[in-house]
Amino acid sequence: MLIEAAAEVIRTEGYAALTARHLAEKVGLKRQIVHYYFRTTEELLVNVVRHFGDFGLAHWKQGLGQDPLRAIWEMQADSSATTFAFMAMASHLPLVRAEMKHYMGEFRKLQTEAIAAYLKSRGIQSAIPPAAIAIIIQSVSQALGAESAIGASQGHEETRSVMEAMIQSLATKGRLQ
Amino acid sequence: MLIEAAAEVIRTEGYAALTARHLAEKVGLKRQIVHYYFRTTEELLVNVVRHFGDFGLAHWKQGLGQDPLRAIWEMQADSSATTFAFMAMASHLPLVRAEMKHYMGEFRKLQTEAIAAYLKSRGIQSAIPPAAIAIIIQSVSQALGAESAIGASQGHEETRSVMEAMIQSLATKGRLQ
DNA sequence: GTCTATACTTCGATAGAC
DNA sequence: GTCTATCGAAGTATAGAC
Repeated sequence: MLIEAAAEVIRTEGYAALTARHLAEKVGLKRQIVHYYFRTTEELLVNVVRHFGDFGLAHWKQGLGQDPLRAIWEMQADSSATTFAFMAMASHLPLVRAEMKHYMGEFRKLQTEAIAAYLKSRGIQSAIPPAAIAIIIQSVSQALGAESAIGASQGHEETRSVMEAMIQSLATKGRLQ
Repeated sequence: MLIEAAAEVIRTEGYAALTARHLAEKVGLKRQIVHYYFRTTEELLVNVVRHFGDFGLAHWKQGLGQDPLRAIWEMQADSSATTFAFMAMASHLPLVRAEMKHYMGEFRKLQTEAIAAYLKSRGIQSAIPPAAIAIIIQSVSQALGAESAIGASQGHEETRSVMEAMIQSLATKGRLQ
């Protein structure tokens, strides 16, 4: 319950707002309870990352199967926001960074393998390495999400069109265009 | 001096670490001095964004001229980190968000115009709208930077190769490949 | 497992001397 | 413009009762 609430706070208010007091309020308990379960705040954060990392891995494991290119491209906005917030934390908290590095590696591995299998199953010889495909699609998807979150969506429509054409092209011809 | 120091703190330690105390320490003064110049912390943050926004705009204005595609692609790591940290702040602080939205719009406009002019000067009819080119190149560049910052660089080499080929292709043929 | 009580630190912000 | 002094609020964390 604490972990779920913590992730919610991080995603919606930023990790600067994640304090024992605020968190306990969310679950209707006293703030000391946080220290009962997690001695320090960083320990809590590490567990939050682990929880969502494991959840995300399980989720991707089945979600990537059908059409990994689209699955990465259409990553849910709140997943994207959570990842963004976690990255921001990871930049400054060593223990969180180590966890994020681990999960990012696993995600990328899953994505890469799924794309490779997908292309192979369609009999496509791709000119672009699967890992690069994963990174490019995910990068643009997340950037659009992050910009939208602050209300800046200049050029987004055109970009979406280009990316969808690119995905279509990759899925049928194995190259960008 | 305070604004410069504040940006430094935000970039290297995260905006959660930006307190009057910490900031004053950096410039060798007492913490109350921060409130003398900026009544509230958010007011300080807004000014930090404005300072770097204006600086960035001036910088891009001349930096984009020669070869805007490469200029966006090779955005300095610390500029990228600053932007990332500012975006994280903007997600949760309304006044900062408004500023970031403004500057993002201006940046994008500059980039788009520079790319359009660049392609035109080379006599290239681009199949991809300049705004989409800007977004895609910048998205991947920043994502690679963010991932590198936490030590995850799986697939980065391949991605760099693909992107450089893509940039080359856009600059010579106006399409992705 | 959750509470009360407590200690100590740090934070934002203001008032007023120089 | 920078300092000292001060406030109340919020932060982390621990100890101990139930």
